[in-house]
Amino acid sequence: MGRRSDHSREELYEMAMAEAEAIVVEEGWRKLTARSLAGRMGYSVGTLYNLFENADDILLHLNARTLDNLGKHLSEIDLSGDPKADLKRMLEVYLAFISENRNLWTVLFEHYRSDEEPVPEWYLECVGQVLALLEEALAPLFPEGKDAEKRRSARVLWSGLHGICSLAGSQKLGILTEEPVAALASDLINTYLSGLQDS
Amino acid sequence: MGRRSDHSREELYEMAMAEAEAIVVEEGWRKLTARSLAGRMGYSVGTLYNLFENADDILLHLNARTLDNLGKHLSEIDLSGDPKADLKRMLEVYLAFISENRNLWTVLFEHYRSDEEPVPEWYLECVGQVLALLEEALAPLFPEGKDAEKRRSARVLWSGLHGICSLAGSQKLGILTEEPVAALASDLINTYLSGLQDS
DNA sequence: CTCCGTTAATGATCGATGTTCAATAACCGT
DNA sequence: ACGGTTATTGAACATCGATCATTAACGGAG
Repeated sequence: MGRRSDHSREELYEMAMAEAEAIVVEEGWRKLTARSLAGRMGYSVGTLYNLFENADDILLHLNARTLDNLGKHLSEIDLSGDPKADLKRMLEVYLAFISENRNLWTVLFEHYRSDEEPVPEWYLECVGQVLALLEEALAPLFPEGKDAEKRRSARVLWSGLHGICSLAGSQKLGILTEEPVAALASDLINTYLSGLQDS
Repeated sequence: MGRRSDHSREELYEMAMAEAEAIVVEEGWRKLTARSLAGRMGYSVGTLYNLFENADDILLHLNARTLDNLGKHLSEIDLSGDPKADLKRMLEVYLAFISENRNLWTVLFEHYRSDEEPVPEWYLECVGQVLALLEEALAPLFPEGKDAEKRRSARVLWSGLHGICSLAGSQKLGILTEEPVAALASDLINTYLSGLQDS
């Protein structure tokens, strides 16, 4: 079979992302293979390799989509100006999001690309958008001009939450239920922010 | 070929771990396959599956070995009783260890088993040993009877460091050089411990 | 020593994966 | 109507984890 042009390149991309998301949600990300995805799209594997560099690339795009989605949820929060309260609210949204999208979020934790080539710029911007929201909530704690410190704190908190959810989610901390995750995350925010207010 | 008994079961296990470690150090953990490992051991793949449940199991044992190794390094530190100073010293050892064993540590970050069956008990004890060292350093900050809070703080710090090193190491934080990793980790410890001293 | 049940070791084999690329056929400007 | 361009295909290749009937060394019993 030759050229079909049933869908534009953009439509194909959207189909691929939608079906990839569906596969991950329904069956977990290990079931997301070139053949399974192409099959659900009604196209062949070759077409996939026309859209994406390789299998890693597909997961990277999917992760960017998930991050974007989280960003939308987080940006709907209107900040009160009290960093502790605002960050706790963001934590709630964050935990709710990764709970409602467990399989999609698992990809973010468990997918590492081969470190030969660097993470592309557009992906880092997706992370940056979420970090920017954190910085905004932290802003009242930092005087004008202390942007570097603010950036750093946002990254520490983001990485910390990531670590907690990653280790706890993979049962590598000796934790059984889900409640302790919230407790650990809440403690991180509480204590870290208390520490910020001192110095 | 039939039974050889050139090596006891324990010798085979030790050979497997040593060669697995060598492969990971020299070529990265994606090159650690059943065939490559069996080849270097001078045995066949079948023998490997006699020693380990599956490929995941091999990586799990290797990770336990790496954790044990880190534990040895950390336990050589004699604590001063000043939590902040002690934890900073532990951070130095920790960062030096994962820097000198980058490829082995990468397995800890990037290897997730299929979550069908739980992480075995003996592995959680390996993590527990490291966490115990953290708790010991934190002890002066907690009055007698506040063991639960101490446990929680140790886990928050461990997870936090894990998250920072994981995200930074995989270039997912928009960080270029290596220095910022130490800066972020140091900031986490500093600020979190300051927060502990308040409340 | 001989015999034979037990057990370690093998490697061909299976199914599934990512990836490639020559062949094909629809598209579109001339 | 033609032909160059381009999208699409899917068979083919290499490699992976995993299995299991086969083989042969071991070691206790007689």
